[in-house]
Amino acid sequence: MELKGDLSKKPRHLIQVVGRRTGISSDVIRAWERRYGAVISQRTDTNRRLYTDDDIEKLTLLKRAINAGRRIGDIANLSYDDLFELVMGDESNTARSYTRPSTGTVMELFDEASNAIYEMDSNRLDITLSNAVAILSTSDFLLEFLKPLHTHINDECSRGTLRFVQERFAKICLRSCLSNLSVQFRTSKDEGPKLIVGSMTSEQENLDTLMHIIVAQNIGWDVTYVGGNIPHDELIHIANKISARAMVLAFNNSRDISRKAHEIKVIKNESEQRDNIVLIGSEVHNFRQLADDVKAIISNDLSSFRLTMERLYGLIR
Amino acid sequence: MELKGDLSKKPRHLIQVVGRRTGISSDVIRAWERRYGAVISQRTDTNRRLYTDDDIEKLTLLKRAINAGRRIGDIANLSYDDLFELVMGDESNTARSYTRPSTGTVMELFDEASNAIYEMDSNRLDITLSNAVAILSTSDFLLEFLKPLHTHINDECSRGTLRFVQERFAKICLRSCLSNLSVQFRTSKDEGPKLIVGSMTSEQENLDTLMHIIVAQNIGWDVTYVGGNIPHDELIHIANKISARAMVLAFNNSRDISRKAHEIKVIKNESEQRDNIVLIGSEVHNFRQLADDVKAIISNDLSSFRLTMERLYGLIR
DNA sequence: AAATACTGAACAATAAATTGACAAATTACC
DNA sequence: GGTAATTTGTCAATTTATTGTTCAGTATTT
Repeated sequence: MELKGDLSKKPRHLIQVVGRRTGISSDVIRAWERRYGAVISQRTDTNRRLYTDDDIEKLTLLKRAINAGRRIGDIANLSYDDLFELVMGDESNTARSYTRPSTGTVMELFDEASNAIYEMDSNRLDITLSNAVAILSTSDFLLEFLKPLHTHINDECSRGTLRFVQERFAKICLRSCLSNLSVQFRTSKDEGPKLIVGSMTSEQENLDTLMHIIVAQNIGWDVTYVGGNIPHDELIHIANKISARAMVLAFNNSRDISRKAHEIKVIKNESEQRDNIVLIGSEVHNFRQLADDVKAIISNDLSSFRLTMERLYGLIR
Repeated sequence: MELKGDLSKKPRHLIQVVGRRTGISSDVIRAWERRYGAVISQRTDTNRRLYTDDDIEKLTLLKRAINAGRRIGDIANLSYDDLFELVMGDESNTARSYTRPSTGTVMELFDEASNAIYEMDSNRLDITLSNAVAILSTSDFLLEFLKPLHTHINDECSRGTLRFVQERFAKICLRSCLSNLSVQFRTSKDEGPKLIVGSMTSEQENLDTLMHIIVAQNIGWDVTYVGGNIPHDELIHIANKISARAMVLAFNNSRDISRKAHEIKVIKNESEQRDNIVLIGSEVHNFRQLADDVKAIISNDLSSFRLTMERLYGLIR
C-alpha cells in the first residue's frame, strides 16, 4: 500500500480541522462552497463535511491568492494547477505580501505576556509566545516583541517591580520558546554552512545569544550551539571537528577581558577556518581594538548581526 | 533487544489509573468503549477492566486527536498507526501526511543518539530524540532512553572519551528536547493542581529535574518551573502567590547542607500549603533525617517520584 | 462500612449544517 | 465625483448530531 496516495485522497478532515490548518474560518469555508463551489467536500451519512488532504491544499492556495490581492469570486473555481500557477506568479511579483502587524497587535501580545509573567502563569505565557510566533514574522517576533520583552523584564526586575523568582521563571519560559523555535528551523533546512555559537569561560548562557542563533538559522546557517563557559581550546576543537565556516562568540560579562582577548587570538590562529569570527553581546565594546587586529567582526545588535551573517553567507556560497 | 516485552502487553492498570494518566475521566473511557469500541480492555474474573500500557498509549493519542479538533466517533476505531499519522499531521499544522518512523529498538536509538553526540550533529540528535519520543511511551522514553543516555554522557565524559564541549552540546540538546516536551504536555492538559519545581541557592539547573517535571505533568500536575539558585524566601513567595498544592526541591550539590536544611524548615513553616514538599536529586540522601522531622517526602528516582506524585495527586483530588 | 467499579438510561452541552441577513469594502456606472 | 450594485466576511436563529456527564441500582474491593 502506498502511504500518500491512499490517505491524501481519503476524506477524513472535519471542517474544524480544516479551518485550523488553513487559517480560514469554518463560516468562510462553507460560504465559499455555497457561493462559488470553491471546494465541495464529501459528506458523512449524517451530512457532516469531510475534506481530503488535497482539499486542504487547494484552500491553502486560495488563501495565498487572496493574500496576494485576488478576489475569491474570480479564482474559486480554478483547477488546482491553474491556481498554483497564479499564486506563484502573484507572489513573485509582489515584493513582500507580508503586512507588518499593527503596533496595537504587538502591544496586546506584549501586555498579555507581561501579565502572564507577573502572575507566573506558564500556560498563558507559552500560549502568548506561540501566538506571537504565529502572527509575526521571525524578525518582527525577535526585534519588536521578544527583545523588548526581555529588556522590560530586566528593567522591572532592577526596579524591584518584578521579583527575582518571576524573572527567572520568565527567562526559563522564553528560553524554552527560543530553543523550540530553533529546533523547528533546523529540521526545515537541509544543508547550510556550519556555524558554532558559544561563549568562553566565565560567560553564562544568555537569551540574547539564543535570539542571535535564530537569526542565523533564519538566513540558512546550520548552527551548533554549545552554551557558555566553554574553554577556548574546546571551542577550537569543535570548530575543526565539524569544519565550521564561522564562529560566534558572545560576551556579556566584563570580567577577564584581557584573558578573553588573548584566547580569541589563539582561536583565530589555531582554528582552520580562521577568517570568520563574530563577536556579539553587551560587553562586546571591550574588544573593538582586538577585533581590528585579528579581523574579527563586531556586531552590536540583532539587525547588524543579521546583515553581517547574510554577508558572510553570501561570501561563502 | 525487545523493550516493550512482557510488561506493556500485560493488562494491569485499573480504570482509575488510566484516567489519571491520560486525563480522560473513567466515565468517558467506558462511554468510548461502549459506543465506539475505542479501547476494549481485558477484564478480571470479577468483571473489572484492566488496561495495558498500549491501551493507555492509544487513549492518549485519542485525546491528542480530540484536542486537535477531531471527533471521537470518527477516530475511535482507527489503528494506532493511522491515529499517529493523523495526530502528527494535526499538531504540526501541515496537510502533508506523516509517516511513523520505523520502529527501531531502544538500542538503535541509543546508538544513533550517542553517535550524533560524538559527531556533534545537532540535526541528527534532534531527529533521533523526536523519533524516540514518538516511538516510545513517555515513561519508556524517560526511563529506558533519556535517563540512560544522560548517565552514559556523564560516564563517557568523566572517562575522557567525550570532551567537555561535547557534553555541554549534548546537554543543551537534551534540555531543549525536554522543555519542548514539557510545553506540549502543558497545553494539552487543562486544569490540574499546581506544583512548583525549583532548587535553592547554590543548586544549578539539572536535566534530571526536567525529567521529573515531565513525569509530574504526565500525571496531571500543572507545573511551574523556576530553575535553580532560587533563595528560599522567593520560593515561599511564589508558592503562596500561585497557591501551589506541592513543591518539589532538587538537590544535586553537596555544599551548604545545613543551610539548606534550615531553609527547608522555613519553607515548610511559612508556606500556606505546608504538607507537600518532595525532595529529589542525587544529594537528597543528606536530608533523610530532616525529611522525617518536617514530614517532607524523599524520592530517589523517577519511578518512585512517579508513585509519590500519583499518590499526592490522588489525595488532593 | 466506605470506596470504587459496572451497566444502562437520561440529560446537557457542544458543534455543525442551513438559511438569511447585514455591513464594510470594492467596483461599476452615470 | 457621487451613487448604486456587487462582493464578501461575519453573525444570528434554528435544527440536528454528537458526545461528555450524571444518576440509579447493583456488585466488588478494601
